Amino acid sequence: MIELILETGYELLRDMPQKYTILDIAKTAGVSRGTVSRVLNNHPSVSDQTRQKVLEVIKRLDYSPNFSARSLRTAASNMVGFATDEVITTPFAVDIIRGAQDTLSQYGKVMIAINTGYDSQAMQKSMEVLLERRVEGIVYAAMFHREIDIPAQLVERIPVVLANCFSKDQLLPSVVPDEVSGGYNATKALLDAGHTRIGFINLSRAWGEPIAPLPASDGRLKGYKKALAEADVPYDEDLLHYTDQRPTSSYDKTLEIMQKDDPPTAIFCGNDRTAMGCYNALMSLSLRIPDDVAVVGFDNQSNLCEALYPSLTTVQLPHYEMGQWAVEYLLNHADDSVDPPQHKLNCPLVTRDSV
Amino acid sequence: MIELILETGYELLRDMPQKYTILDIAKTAGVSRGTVSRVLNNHPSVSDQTRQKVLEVIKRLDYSPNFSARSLRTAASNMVGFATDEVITTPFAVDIIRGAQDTLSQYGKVMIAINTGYDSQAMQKSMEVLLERRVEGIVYAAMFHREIDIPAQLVERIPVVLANCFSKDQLLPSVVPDEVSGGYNATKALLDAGHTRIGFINLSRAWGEPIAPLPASDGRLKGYKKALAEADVPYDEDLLHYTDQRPTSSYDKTLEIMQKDDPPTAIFCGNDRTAMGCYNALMSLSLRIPDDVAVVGFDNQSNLCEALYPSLTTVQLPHYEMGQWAVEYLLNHADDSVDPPQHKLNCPLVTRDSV
DNA sequence: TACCATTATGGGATCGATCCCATACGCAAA
DNA sequence: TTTGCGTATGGGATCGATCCCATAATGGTA
Repeated sequence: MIELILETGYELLRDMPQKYTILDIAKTAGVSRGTVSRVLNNHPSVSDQTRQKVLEVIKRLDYSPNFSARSLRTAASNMVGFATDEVITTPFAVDIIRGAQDTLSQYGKVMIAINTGYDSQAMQKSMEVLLERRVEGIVYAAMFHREIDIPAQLVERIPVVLANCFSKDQLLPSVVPDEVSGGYNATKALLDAGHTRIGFINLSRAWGEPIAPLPASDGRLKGYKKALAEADVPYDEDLLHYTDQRPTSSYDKTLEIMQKDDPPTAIFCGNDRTAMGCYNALMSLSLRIPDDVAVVGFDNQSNLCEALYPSLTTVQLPHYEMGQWAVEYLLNHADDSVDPPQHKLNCPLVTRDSV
Repeated sequence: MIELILETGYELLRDMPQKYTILDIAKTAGVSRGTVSRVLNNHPSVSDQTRQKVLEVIKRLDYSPNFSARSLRTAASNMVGFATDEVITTPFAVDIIRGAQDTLSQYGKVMIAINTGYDSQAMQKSMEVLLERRVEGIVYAAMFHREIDIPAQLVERIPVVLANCFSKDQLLPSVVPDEVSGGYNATKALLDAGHTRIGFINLSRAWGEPIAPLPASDGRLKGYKKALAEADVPYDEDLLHYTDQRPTSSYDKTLEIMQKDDPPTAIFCGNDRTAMGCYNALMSLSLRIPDDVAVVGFDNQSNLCEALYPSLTTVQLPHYEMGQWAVEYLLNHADDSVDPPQHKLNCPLVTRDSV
C-alpha cells in the first residue's frame, strides 16, 4: 500500500485525508507501534540504531502524527482559546494577540482565536466551541480597558484570564494597563521639561454607549494629579477638559483652553487622536510645538504619532505585554488557589519631538 | 519536522478533569451510547421522548463532547490555519483576520492563528504544527500587498490560499486588492470634481528592505493614468512624485509640487500618512482644503482619516473581504483542478470632506 | 392473523495514538 | 553455568466518540 501511494504521486496523496499512521511507519521500519511511539516521544530506552531507522522512515514518508489520536489518550490539547469582543477602537490593540501568540508558541502550544460578538448568547456559543476542543484555558481580551461580565457558568468549567479588562468583583485574574502610571509619566515628562501650567484634555466618559466608569479616564487624571502634587504644582481645575470622540472636539477644547487668562504652556491629551486635533488648533493660533506649547499624547498609535510634525511624544499602552502576561499566568498559575491577581503593567513614555 | 517532534517532552501528561463521557450520559439517561450519539448529531430516527430525555441529561451534567475522539473517527478537524508574517505596516490589515474568522464561524469551523515569523525555518515549524492538527487548509495573509514564497513541500501536502499576497508563478489561488481600481477611483473622483491638474505622490519602491516590484505603487499609477486617459487629460510626468516613509518626505514633496509653474489643484496621495504630510504642507502654504486644493488618500485608516480636518476622502483596501474570499475559496473550491484563480477585489472610494 | 416496511435502539468494531505489562536479550557477578 | 538486572521491544488494552449491522418495536396492508 505504501509503495502504491509513493508511486502515484501527491495528487492522490492529497485526497487521502489521513495519509500514514504510526502502523505504516512501524511496518516500513520493521518495528512495532510501541517503538515508533517511543521514538516520537523521545523515550530513552530505544537503541540508537532503531531510533535512526525509524526517524529516517518518518522523514522519508513525510509522516506527521495525528494530533486527535494523541490527545484522546493523553488528554492534553495544547490549545488555548483567545476570545475578543469585536469593538476595535485602537487598532494597535491587536498587539495583545501577538503577545499571547508568541508566548504560546514558546510553550509549543497554539491559539484558537474566536470573536464572541456582542450578545452573551453568541458568546456562550463561542465558548462551547472552545470547551468542546478541550482548550487548557481561555484568554479574554477587550479592545479597550473596561469592566466585563463573564458568565459564571463558564468560569466554573475552565480557567479564564482577562487581558485589558477586569471582572466585576475581581474574581478572575486580570492584567490591565496601569493608567495612573501613564498619566503620571506623561505629566512628569512635561514637569521635567520645566512646565508648570499643564492643560489636560481627558477622554470623556460618554464613549458611544454609556459605560459605568472609564478606567482610562479616571486613572490618567489620578496620575496627572499625583505628578503635580509631587512637584508641588497646584492643581487647577480650569486646566481640565473633557472631549468626546468627534474629530473637532479636541480642536475646540484646545482653542478654549488657550484663550483663557494664564494659558498653559503644555497640554496632555487623553489619546493621540485628541493630540492631533490639538496640533491643528495650536497651528491655527500660530503657536509652535514644542517651543510655545508642548504636547503629550496617549496610546502610541505609531501610524499617527510618527506622521505628525513634530512627531508626537506619547505614552505606550502595554498591549503586547498584557498578552504575554495573560498566557504565562494561564499556563503556570491557573490552578493556584490564591486571590486572583489584578495585575497592572506600567505605561512607559515614548519620547519623540513634541516636548 | 523531526526537530519539532523531538522537542515535545515525553512527560506531557496533564491531568485535565475529563468531565463526563458519552457513556456517562447514556447510563444516566438509561439508553445506549449509540442513541446519545444520534441525539448529538441530530439523526432523525430517535423518538422524541428519548431525545428529550437525553438532552435533559446532557444539559444537567454540563456535558460537552470530546472533540478529539470525534475527529479521530470522522477525520474532520473543522479547523483552518491562519498564518501571517509579522510585518504590520497597516494595523487595519487585521480586518483580514476578522473577515476570515467570521466566515469560518458561519461554517461552524474555527481558526488556529499562528505567526510564521521572518525566517523560513520558523515558518516551516509553524506549518508542521498546523499539519499535525490536520487543519483543512491554510490561509496565508501578508500585512501588505506583495509577492511571497511558500515552500513547495507544504503546498503538496495541504491546500493553501493566499490573501493580500501572491506567489511567484501564480501557482496558488490568491486574493489581492485591485490596486488599479483604487488608483482609478481616486483619480476619477478628482476628475469628476472638475480637476484636471492632479498631482500624484506615489509610494516609493524603497520600502525598508528592497522588494522586487511594489504592486501597490505600480497598480495605483496605472489606475491614475487610465482615469486621465479616459477623461482625455494628458499625463504630465512633472505631477508624479515618490515618497519614502519618512514623516517629512511627503511634506517636502508637496511643497515641491506646489511651487512649480502651473501647480495642481488636486493631489492624490499614495496612502493616508502621505496625505497627512500633504495636509500640513498645504496648510503652511495657506491653501485651503478642498477649496484651493483637493486631496485624496489611500488605505482608509479610520483613526487617521477621521481625525484630520477636513476629514480625508480616501480609498478603502478590501481587507475584510479578502479574508472572507480566502476562506470561502478554501472551503469550497480548494480541490478544483483548474488554474488557481488570482482574484482581485475592488478598492472603493470612501467619500469624506477633502474633495 | 400473517407479513413486510419503517422506525428505534443496542452494542461490537473502529479511528490512531499512548500506556503498560510481558518477554527477549545482553552482560556482569555469583 | 546459573542468576539477576537493566535495556530494548512487542503487542493487548485503552482513550471517547462514530459507524454500521443486528434486532426489537411499531404500524399499515393484504
